[in-house]
Amino acid sequence: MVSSGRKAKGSKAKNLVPVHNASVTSIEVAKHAGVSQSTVARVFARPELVSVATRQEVFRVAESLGYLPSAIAAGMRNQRSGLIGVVVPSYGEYWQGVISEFSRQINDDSRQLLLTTFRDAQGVEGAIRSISRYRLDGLVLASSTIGVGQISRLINSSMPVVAFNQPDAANIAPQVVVDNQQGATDIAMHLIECGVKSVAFVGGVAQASTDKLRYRGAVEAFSAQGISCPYIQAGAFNYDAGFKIGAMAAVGNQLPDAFMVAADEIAFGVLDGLRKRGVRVPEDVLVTGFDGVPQSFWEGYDLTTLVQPIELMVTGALKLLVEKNSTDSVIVEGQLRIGNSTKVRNNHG
Amino acid sequence: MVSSGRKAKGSKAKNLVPVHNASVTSIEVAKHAGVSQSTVARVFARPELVSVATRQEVFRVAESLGYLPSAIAAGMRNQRSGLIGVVVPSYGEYWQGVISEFSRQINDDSRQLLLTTFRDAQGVEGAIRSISRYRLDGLVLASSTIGVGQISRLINSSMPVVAFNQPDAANIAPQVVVDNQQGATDIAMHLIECGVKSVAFVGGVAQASTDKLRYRGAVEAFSAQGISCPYIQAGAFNYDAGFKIGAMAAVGNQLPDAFMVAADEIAFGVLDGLRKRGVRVPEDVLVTGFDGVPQSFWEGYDLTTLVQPIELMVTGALKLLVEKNSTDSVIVEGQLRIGNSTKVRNNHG
DNA sequence: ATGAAAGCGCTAACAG
DNA sequence: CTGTTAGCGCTTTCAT
Repeated sequence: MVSSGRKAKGSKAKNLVPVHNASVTSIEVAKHAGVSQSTVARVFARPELVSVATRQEVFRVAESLGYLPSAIAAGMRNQRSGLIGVVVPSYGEYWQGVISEFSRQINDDSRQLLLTTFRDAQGVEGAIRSISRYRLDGLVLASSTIGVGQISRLINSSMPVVAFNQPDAANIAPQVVVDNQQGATDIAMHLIECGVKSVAFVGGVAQASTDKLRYRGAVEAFSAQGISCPYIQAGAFNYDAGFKIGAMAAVGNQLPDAFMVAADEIAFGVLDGLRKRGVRVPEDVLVTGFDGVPQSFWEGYDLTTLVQPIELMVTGALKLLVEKNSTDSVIVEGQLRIGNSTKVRNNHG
Repeated sequence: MVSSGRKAKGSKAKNLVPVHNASVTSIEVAKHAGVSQSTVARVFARPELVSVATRQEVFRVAESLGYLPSAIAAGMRNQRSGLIGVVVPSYGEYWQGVISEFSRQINDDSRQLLLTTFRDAQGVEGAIRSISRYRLDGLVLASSTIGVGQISRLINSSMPVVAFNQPDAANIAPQVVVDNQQGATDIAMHLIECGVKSVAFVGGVAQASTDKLRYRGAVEAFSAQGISCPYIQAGAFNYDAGFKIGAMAAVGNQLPDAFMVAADEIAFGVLDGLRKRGVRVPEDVLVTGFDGVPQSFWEGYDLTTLVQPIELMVTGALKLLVEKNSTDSVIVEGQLRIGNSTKVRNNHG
């Protein structure tokens, strides 16, 4: 399992200059460049305040020595680290997109992402303690399963906090959410247009705030049409939980016209579970999701779903972190995406 | 799009104590506890050196003030930040698992994950510069598309670096990889046992080091059996690229017995592309993947693939970061997982 | 077992 | 435009 070793270094001497040698400080650069330490510091922090000649010389020396200013020392001095903490669940297709979007936008703003993922809500409080010691410029708490109590103690701290996709946080902290209820209504309206007469709503965990809102949006739209819409709990926001439902579920011993599922990943499981026992989608039953993860667009699923505008939501979250005074919520609209998992039913019954 | 505001605080006064107030320093705690600043510092850094009574009192005061020691100041003093940098591609099913495993193991060791994701290799060098300023305890470079040149300048820096899944780095930096060639051979042997007489290898990008090794493993196994195995380049390591291949590909105007695909995510596309035009898997053609991402196990794909032992690989990478002296590579074996995308062929031809 | 003091590398007045 | 200086909050000798 272990083998081979390192051999030759880079072939050209030029390449041997290290990208960064952390043991080189501004003092050393100053000596070599024949200027003061503060001039070196200024060259990197506020180059416009230094004459072009000096600036170039300092850059040259710094480059040759592998000097880069220490973000740790700067963070100490500035009382801000340049780090944004993001706390998200370990798994779930949805979160990968969120993480990479946060990463991109944070880096674009020349800051860095301190990421913590968690499997269950238990560890979240400790995780927050640990990362808050880094004097974060801001903290993003994601997931509808983080307790509101944990947030309320945080907002009193000196660090800006924003809740991401956690409707429960509405009156406690600044937050960014997709309009879950409206999105569910949009999907329900689409199903109504497809001509469904009975629907089963498949949720992940009934206590989750997103589940509640999505179910509420569904119920309100359907009940106005006299369509019943019982809630079935999958038990988790993942594929396996959905698969069990799809493979077994029959409401009152017969299939509903549609399964409206609270999250795409669960919906993939429902779809596969249904297909496993020979039920065709959309011929025999319609299926919808929520989130708009990449797989929704894959031919194998091609799911009707509500696409969350993640880029916009991340932008909003980072903006709320800066506008400390703002206590407003940002509620963005999702976009209905109609795939091949729904179609107008020929009501042959 | 913007609505509502924050209202009541927590209902119990007890909850109003902030988790952490960054403006409280050890000096303030010391005053309130009637001890010196260094005693407060010791209580948190080396509690065993302080009497139980003092320790408890300091903890009590600290808690009531919302004090937590600053990791930034400690990092400055200690010349180490407690941060591990991880640089990975933005997208790809495989990487989500890698990220969350790094997160878990790094946190378990009470350190923190500084994550940077990148879309194309161009930005990687700048990203590395940015994060190395945080005096990282170590840096993990992942992906077979990071240039070797970038790594070679890094290993000369003071910071421990390890390459993750980048076979090209073999003689340049400590690295952790799955045994790509052996894994490909394992898959090829399985296909041979299935009775295939012709195979098309679908790669992502021909220049990628993982592609090369996986193709080599395939070719060696197949050629020993007199089975040809042309290389088809999908052009990217993603679903869409695979879909195009699956939807169009016919080698010499007819299907091969099997598509051996270089990565699961591409394979999902190939599968869906084939199905789209009515080709059945595994009845008409066999398909295999590589990586063992979660979706491989989903019923809709149920892919024969080589599962990478990510937990083990991450453990190995973090260990290499500590053992600075070690220049060895860690090469782990993947595990063949046989799904429903392959079966023994009845050679009716 | 505790306190005093030095200093990690930077930034930002302030002075020249 | 550049140099001098005083900390940021912690850890760690070195005394006591």
